[in-house]
Amino acid sequence: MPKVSKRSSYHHGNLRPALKAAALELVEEAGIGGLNLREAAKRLGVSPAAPYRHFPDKTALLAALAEDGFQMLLPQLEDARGQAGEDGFASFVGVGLAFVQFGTEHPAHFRLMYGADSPSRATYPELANYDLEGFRILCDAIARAQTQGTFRPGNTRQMALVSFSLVYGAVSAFIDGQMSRLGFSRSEAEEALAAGGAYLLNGFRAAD
Amino acid sequence: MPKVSKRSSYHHGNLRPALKAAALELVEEAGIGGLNLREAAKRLGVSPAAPYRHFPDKTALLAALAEDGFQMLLPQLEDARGQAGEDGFASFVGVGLAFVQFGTEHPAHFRLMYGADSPSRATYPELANYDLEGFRILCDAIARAQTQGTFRPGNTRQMALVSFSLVYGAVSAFIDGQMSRLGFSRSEAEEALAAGGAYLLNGFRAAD
DNA sequence: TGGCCTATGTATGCAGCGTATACATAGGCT
DNA sequence: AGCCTATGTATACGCTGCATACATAGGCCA
Repeated sequence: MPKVSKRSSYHHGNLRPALKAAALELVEEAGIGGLNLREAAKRLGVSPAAPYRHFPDKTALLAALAEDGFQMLLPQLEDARGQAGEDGFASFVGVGLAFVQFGTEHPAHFRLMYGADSPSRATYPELANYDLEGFRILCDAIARAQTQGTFRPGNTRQMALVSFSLVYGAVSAFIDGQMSRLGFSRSEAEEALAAGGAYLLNGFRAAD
Repeated sequence: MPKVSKRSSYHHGNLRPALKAAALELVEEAGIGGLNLREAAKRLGVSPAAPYRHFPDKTALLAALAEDGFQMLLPQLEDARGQAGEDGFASFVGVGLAFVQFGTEHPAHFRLMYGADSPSRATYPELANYDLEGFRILCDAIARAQTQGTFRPGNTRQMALVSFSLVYGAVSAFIDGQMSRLGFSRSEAEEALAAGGAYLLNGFRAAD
């Protein structure tokens, strides 16, 4: 088995990760639909059929990228929660902000993880666990804020789903281009979300 | 110019709307990426090149569908606002609910109107007006609620953008399949959004 | 040390797709 | 009646995903 070599000839030596990187670039340039394996292979100087030695099909490559994305995101969410210490409200806000930050910084990964064209969970069951894990982190933060009396009582999962919708919508609007279609620059949109979001979140606070 | 005829032979007689309908079906079945003109033509019994007499390319067909979507949605938003009478808060809620209802009932149109693969506004400038028009309806409802003292004062556009993110995220989560990936059935998700959304919106209320 | 095994590449080809071009038809107008 | 134009068809090209058969080279064992 060849180690990481600089393409002596014939064998690339590091094709699988190189393919993922090239594919990610293509997705960033042209969207999920814009990815094509032949172009990725060409950029790496290998034949059009070479990718099929490492991925059974195109979707498998996308699924691998989605998994990479989750493995980047979930620790960031955990970190955000951890840095807030015991404070449930701060954890909640931190997790939400970390989610939005990840989405805007890694739009290609985000779409592959959550978008309509994300690989089917029926075909790639490992992705399903990541979905649930992220939501669990969010639920935990809300539950803690409720226990601490910062958040009003109420069905935690319901509150988490609404919170998720908010941050998911924000990221989607950014990367779908809807923010700019509405006339918001990146920084204007961030400012608006911070200001308006701060108002909205008061609706979750305990009454007293 | 032939009127609406039942395909005597050769000429279809009604191909343009028939193509839109067939294309919409395909998008509903397989997503925007799953649409292909040859299949649409085959279903209508015409040759693969026939669609090009009515649309310069595939994207033009998608843009026409997106425009149809806006022409369905915007009156519904206006209606929702109108049915709430002068009450700004009720208008706001009504507009939001109408938006979510439209998105879940017409996912294919919704994606074509708002998704990442929506036709470029640079190529189809008429779509840009629809974007802004919908947002204006939302802003108006918020502004009225502020004038009436139901909503707190604050930057209306910012509050509208956060509101938009919430409903956009809810619709996107539905039609991207994220709701079901998180273990929510359609009705459970609707219930959660109604309950959690009602909490959240209190954050927009005036303080007194 | 030499030869085989397997991982990883290449060559080639097929089918499906968007789409361009040239040709066919039919219905309305002069 | 006959021409014009809108709207269809026939055909072909290039690009794409992917399957199959072949090539190469590095590691392992005799």
